[in-house]
Amino acid sequence: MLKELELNYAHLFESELLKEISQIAILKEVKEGEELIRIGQYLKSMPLLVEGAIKVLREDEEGFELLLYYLERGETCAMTLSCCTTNHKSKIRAEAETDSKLIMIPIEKMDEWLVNYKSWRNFVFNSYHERLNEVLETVDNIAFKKMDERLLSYLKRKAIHNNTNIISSTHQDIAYDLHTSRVVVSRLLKQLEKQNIIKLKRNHIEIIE
Amino acid sequence: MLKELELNYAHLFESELLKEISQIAILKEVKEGEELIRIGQYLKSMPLLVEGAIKVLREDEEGFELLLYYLERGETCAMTLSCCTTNHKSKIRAEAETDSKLIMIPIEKMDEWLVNYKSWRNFVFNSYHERLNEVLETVDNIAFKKMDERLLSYLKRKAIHNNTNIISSTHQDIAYDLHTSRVVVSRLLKQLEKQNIIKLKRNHIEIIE
DNA sequence: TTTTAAGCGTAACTATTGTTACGGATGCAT
DNA sequence: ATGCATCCGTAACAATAGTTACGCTTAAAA
Repeated sequence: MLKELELNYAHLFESELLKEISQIAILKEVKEGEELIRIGQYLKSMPLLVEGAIKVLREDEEGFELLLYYLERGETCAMTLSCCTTNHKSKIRAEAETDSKLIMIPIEKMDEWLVNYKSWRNFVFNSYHERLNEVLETVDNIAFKKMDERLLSYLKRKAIHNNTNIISSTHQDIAYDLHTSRVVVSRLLKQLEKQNIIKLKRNHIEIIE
Repeated sequence: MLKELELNYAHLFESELLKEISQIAILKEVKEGEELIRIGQYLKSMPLLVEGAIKVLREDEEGFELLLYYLERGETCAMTLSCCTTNHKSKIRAEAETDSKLIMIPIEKMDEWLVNYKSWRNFVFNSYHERLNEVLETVDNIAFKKMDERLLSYLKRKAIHNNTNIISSTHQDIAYDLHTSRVVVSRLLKQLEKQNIIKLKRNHIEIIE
């Protein structure tokens, strides 16, 4: 695990902290689609992502959902951090977007490291900053943009985080993430195809550069 | 200032920290409507609110805006914190909702206090937690609810933070905060009046209990 | 008092999004 | 190959939200 850590976090943490982490943390591997965090769950450890991508979603009482953001290697979930340190239930859902590897850090160490390692403080605050900004961008999207723009930026974001121009999703999948209906997605995708921005296939969508 | 501090933050901070704050911080008073933070501004100090209420808004490139949340006494703006510690430009706008008093803490102390005071760490993390959750509630509103619901919850929130059942806003003001048009607001307000939930007057709205 | 500007109500219309319904295409299981 | 379920395209319609336009009311300014 020390190797995984060094590969992704050496530029962020002192070697001493890296050693501490590797002594106490647990490596966790998850398959694509696997659920990592459920709404209402209490969280006891925070994840450092070393491989793959995690999608983080908001859900309302009726089970409708909305994609908030993706996590990439070298990042952690500030929401989890927030729930851990304040001992509140999770208000988001997280699942593996692709096969992923995570380093799980028990929450007890957090406070200690905050005191002892400046790099840890920086990391934690940067995480909050990044996550806040991502959520704000989500706000921008749903508040200021129309569905066609939202759809296109969704496809592009997804392409980046999956590292491919082929989006392997059904229209229904997309509709869930954007909180709209399948018919609307199909309609707007068709428009994008006519504008030569994407190509539609069964079960996947190709983004044209 | 020590008095103001003790009144609002004694239950949060050790007396030693209170003393430190009062030695270095500056008391700032703002009038209703005064702008505290502009988009793009670099921030050098973080505010502790001791009196009044601050409204925090998001703005897009075209100048459209959307209300994110209010700050109350005993709270700080995690966005500001975030921008301070990571030295990024502000991506939000803040203005006084009512006449307010703030204690401005220069950012240099932040890191030091994080190391030395557990109560400061708790305060900072609680602030992040609260602000994240407020933004998420805003996401819920715009993603999952229709304009009539949003309008009503806007009125109720505003009533709470202004501590009165009389909302002194024009329909246009409300339209800006919700990022919709004046006509839509007037239309929906009229509906609410017919349902006996509010009473409409010129320049203000009364919420019926 | 008269004038002016801001605030509000309403109608008529458009645009966007959501819903229902149905049929064809595709791929998988038997 | 046949049957079956999922996926997708499309039409028709409904609901919601945004736009334009205009006139009345009210408060403040001249």
